Amino acid sequence: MSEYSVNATAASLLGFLHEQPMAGWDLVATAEERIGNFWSITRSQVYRELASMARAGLVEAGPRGQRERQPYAITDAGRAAFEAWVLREPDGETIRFPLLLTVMFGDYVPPERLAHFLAIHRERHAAQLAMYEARYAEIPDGYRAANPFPVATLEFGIAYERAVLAWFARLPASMVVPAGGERSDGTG
Amino acid sequence: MSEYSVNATAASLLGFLHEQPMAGWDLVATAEERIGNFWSITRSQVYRELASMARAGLVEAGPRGQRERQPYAITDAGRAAFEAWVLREPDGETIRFPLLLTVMFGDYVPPERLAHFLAIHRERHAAQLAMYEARYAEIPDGYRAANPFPVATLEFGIAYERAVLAWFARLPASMVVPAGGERSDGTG
DNA sequence: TGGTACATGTAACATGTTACATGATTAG
DNA sequence: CTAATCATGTAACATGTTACATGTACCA
Repeated sequence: MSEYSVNATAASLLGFLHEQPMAGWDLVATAEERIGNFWSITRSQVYRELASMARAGLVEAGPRGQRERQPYAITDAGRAAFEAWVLREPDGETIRFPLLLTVMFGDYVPPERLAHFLAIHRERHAAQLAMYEARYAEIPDGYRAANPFPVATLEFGIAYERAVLAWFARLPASMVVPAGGERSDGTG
Repeated sequence: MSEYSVNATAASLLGFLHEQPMAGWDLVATAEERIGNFWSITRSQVYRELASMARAGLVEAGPRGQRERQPYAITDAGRAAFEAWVLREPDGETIRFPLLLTVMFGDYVPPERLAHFLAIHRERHAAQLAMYEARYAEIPDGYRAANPFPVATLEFGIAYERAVLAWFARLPASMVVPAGGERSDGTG
C-alpha cells in the first residue's frame, strides 16, 4: 500500500478538511486566516490541489450547493496521507525578502529612494504587527489553554514583526534619513 | 527601447557581476554567502538564468578557463536591467515555515514527537544565530561605516534568529516538555 | 590510483503566479 | 437593473527543486 505523498500546501487543505467538508473558496479563506501568516497559497493552487487530490482519492467531491459551490470531504486515504505528512520532520523555513536584496545592493540605489523603500516597508510591518496584536488581545480567557497551537503561531507572527521593526529602528540614520534629505519618502 | 525585465534572482547575479566577471560556480558561492540568508538559489537556477541572460544580451560569456570554467561578464544592457530592477519598489517578503504548519496542526501530532521537532529546530536556529554572531564579531573596525548594507542584512539575520529563539523559549511547557515525557527527543 | 573538490549542464518534475473566462446570487 | 460578492475553473507562464550525467584537476 504505497501512500500518495502530499506537499505541505495540499496537506494543509487536508488538515482543514478534517473539521468539515469545504469548497475551494472556503479553503482559501480558511488558509488565509489560519496559516496565511507563514504559508501563502493562491486560489489557483487550491483548485488544482483539490482536483489532483480528488483524482488520487484523498478527497471526495460532494453534490454542488449554492452558486456552483463544490464541497469536498476528506477520505480515509486523505486522513492517512495527512498523517504521514504531519508526522514527518518539517523542513527548515524559507525566507525570501526582496527588501533585503535591495538593501544589500544599496550602493546602486539613490539614498532617498532606499529610505523611501524602507519607510514603506516599515509602515507595512507596523500595520501587520498592530493587526496581530489586536487579534491577540481578543483571545478570550480559557481559549489559550485549550488551543495552544494557533496561539503559538500567532505569537510567532508577533515576535517576527517586532524583530523586523526593531531591525528597522536600529538601521543607521544614514540609511533611513539620507544626509541633506528633508524628505525621506523618495518623492519629488 | 523595451527593457528585458529580470526577476530578483537574475538581478542578484547581475548585481554580483558588477564587481567582476564570474562563472556560475562562483556566483552560487557568492550568492550563498552574501544573500543566502534571505534569498536562496540553486545551482540549476543559476546556470539557467545565466544562459537565459546571455541569450537576452545581459551578460556575455568569455573564453573558457580552467576546468571548463565559463566566466560571464555583465553588459551595458545587463547594467540597465539591473538598475531598472533595483529601483523598483521591492515586494513584501515571503515566509514559508513548515514547522509552524506542524505546530498549527499540533492536535494531530503526538506530544513527544512535536516536542522533538521543536527541539531539533530550536537547535538549528541556535546554531544559525551563533554563526551570524561569529561573523558579526569579526567585522573589522571601520568596515561598518564603509559597508553599511551587508552589515544591515547580517543584523537582520541576527534579529530574526533571536526572535525565533525567543519564541521557542516562550512556548508553553506542555509543548516542549510533554506531560510525563522524560524524553523530549521523540525517540523510543 | 583513488578520493575530493571543482565545474557545467540537462531533464523531469513540482510548485507558484497571473491573466483570463464564466456564471450565480444578493443587496440596493 | 446593476454593482458587489461569491464561486469555480483553465491556460500560460515563471520559478524552484531533484536527479542525473559528465568531465577536470589536485592531492595523498
